Amino acid sequence: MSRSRVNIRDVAAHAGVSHQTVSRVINESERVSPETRRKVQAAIQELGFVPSAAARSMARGRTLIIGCLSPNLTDYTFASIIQASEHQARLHGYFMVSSSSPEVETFSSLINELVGKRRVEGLVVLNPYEDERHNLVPDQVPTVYVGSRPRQEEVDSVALDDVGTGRDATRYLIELGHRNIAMITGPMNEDCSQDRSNGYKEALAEAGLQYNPKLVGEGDWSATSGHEFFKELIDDANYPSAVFAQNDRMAVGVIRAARENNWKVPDKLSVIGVDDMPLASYFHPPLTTMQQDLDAIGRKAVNLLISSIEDERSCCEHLLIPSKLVVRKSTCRITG
Amino acid sequence: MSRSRVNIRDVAAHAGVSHQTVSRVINESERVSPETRRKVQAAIQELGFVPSAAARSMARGRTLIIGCLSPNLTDYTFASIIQASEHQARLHGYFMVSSSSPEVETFSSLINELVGKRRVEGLVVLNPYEDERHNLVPDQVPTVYVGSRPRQEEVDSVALDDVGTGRDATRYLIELGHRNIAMITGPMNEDCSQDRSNGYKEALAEAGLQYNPKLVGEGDWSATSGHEFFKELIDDANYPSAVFAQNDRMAVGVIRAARENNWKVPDKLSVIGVDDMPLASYFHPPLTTMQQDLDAIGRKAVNLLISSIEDERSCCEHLLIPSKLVVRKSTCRITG
DNA sequence: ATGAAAGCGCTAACAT
DNA sequence: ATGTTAGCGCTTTCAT
Repeated sequence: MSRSRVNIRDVAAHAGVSHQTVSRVINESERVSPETRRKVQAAIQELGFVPSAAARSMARGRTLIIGCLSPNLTDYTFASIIQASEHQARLHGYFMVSSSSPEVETFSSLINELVGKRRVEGLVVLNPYEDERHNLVPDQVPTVYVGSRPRQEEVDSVALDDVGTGRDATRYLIELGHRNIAMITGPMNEDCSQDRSNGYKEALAEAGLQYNPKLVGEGDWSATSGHEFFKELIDDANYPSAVFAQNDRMAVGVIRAARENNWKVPDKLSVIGVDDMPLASYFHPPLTTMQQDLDAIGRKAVNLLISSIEDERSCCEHLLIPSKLVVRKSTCRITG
Repeated sequence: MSRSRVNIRDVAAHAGVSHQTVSRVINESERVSPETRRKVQAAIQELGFVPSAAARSMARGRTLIIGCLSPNLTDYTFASIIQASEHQARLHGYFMVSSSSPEVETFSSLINELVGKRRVEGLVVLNPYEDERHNLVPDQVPTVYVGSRPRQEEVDSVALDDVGTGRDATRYLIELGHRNIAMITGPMNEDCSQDRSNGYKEALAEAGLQYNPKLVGEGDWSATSGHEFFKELIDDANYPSAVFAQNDRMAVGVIRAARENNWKVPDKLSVIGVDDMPLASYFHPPLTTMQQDLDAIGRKAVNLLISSIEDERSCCEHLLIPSKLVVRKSTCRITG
């Protein structure tokens, strides 16, 4: 252990073979006699040899790293997808560099570094349509979009079945007897907000209910925006008996606004969210919500990505992951 | 763009210089005449040359990647520290591979891959004392422990000032007039649980209050464990008027148990948590808590790590980050 | 089944 | 200030 590090030639010398044979052994090539293999493996053990990833990347032109670009790493939905992706990547022998890029400039410089310098072999991009970032993704590099509806571009994608989610949430409220159902959406430039809204409209239509724009507002996913939305709505004469909030945080905001106005939830107002965020069952009342399978989303995104890296599969699968209604206490059958 | 990729020699040929000169230009070496530099840069532009990170790693023996090992990527505290670390790393020109290792076996294989194959130049390890994982960290590699009290090992560390946090939380309850103060801890094998407990005891002692083991229970950070803890406690004749929960999730569990028993919070029971998790202000009642500066923790951890990678600084700084009391509605002055 | 030679794309050491 | 020569540690031909 005097010099910097034992390399493949040290092992070769120690085992009395060529460095090439050592390479064959560590790469589990067939063409090595059991005898030689044994000798080499012994030498590897004795010297504590571990091949250098950089040298291997250099020689093979492959880094075994994928990049994951997300607006942030802290939102529960992002973090869960990232965790599942990372785990799945590792099962396939890849590492994952996850970076947050709240702004498009950050995103751009990340693309330059990761793709330009060939640090990564592929990209998982969360919320590509949040802003103009999708335009910055080079189309030579294998990529999967997560959380977006397929658009003109030819990129694999995985997303929650947002239309289905909006429809099922709204249907559920309708089944409970609600007729006046408000909705607070996410930012309408995001696909999922549009699709959840579309699902809401579908459910309304199939029940023969009128879509009423006055009952619909745009939020920004924050609890505060849910709170504001409902504070304004409450003054309206034709107030709703139920709210479909496009995520749990806004649902919580709505509930707070209702309580501040002495509306009991769910007795006077039913509220349903989307996500099933941590502690959703610990709010007051425990939240009824459409649960996302974030693990499946992350897992499938990476499977898609790796298959496109390794199999040269021709482009464009679009996966939709269904959500699941979780009934708790923030909704109930309409009374009176 | 016919062949695989333009390299430094292509650029050299195009600019009519040696590849070495190109190397000097892209490495911003001084020793290039403005004239030559300009020519080379033009060639780089024209050919769209971007240096390969792998080749550079190979030649320099540096990957500019650091690893971050965390029990998971989804807990709000971990995710926030990871996000801050990753951001800070990037400011220094490093990328970060963040991996979740719920089990020690996963941790072990990650160490082999990341450190053994020299993929990373250093390690940020979150919760190293959660189990035996700290024994698996090789001491040749620059490492920072996050969320642990310095022990025998000589490793840099950054952590919340857990003693101070426990003390301040308890002091605050005492100032409000509470005398019977219960506590639910995290798992007692974790340093931070021990230290927060020590802070609690200190505050009790300085107020001349008796430490009562019957009022103390061990949780696992989950809301459920807080709930269970308080359900049992409630039967006790000598019940408390306040609870110090060592994190917000357990605090929320305690509050639920109290409400189920028709104890009003904060009127009959004050509850304080630690973290200031997302939506802490949206629970019922809004949570009083000791807010962690998770950004500072992540940032300082990476600064420490990079200084130890680059400056060959001799080991062992131990940073403590203070927490901040955030008063909301789950605590109040004792009545009667 | 094994070895020799060449090269991956860059940087570093040593010329000039 | 620039070019030449060697590697970095591995994989990949191509021989044998």
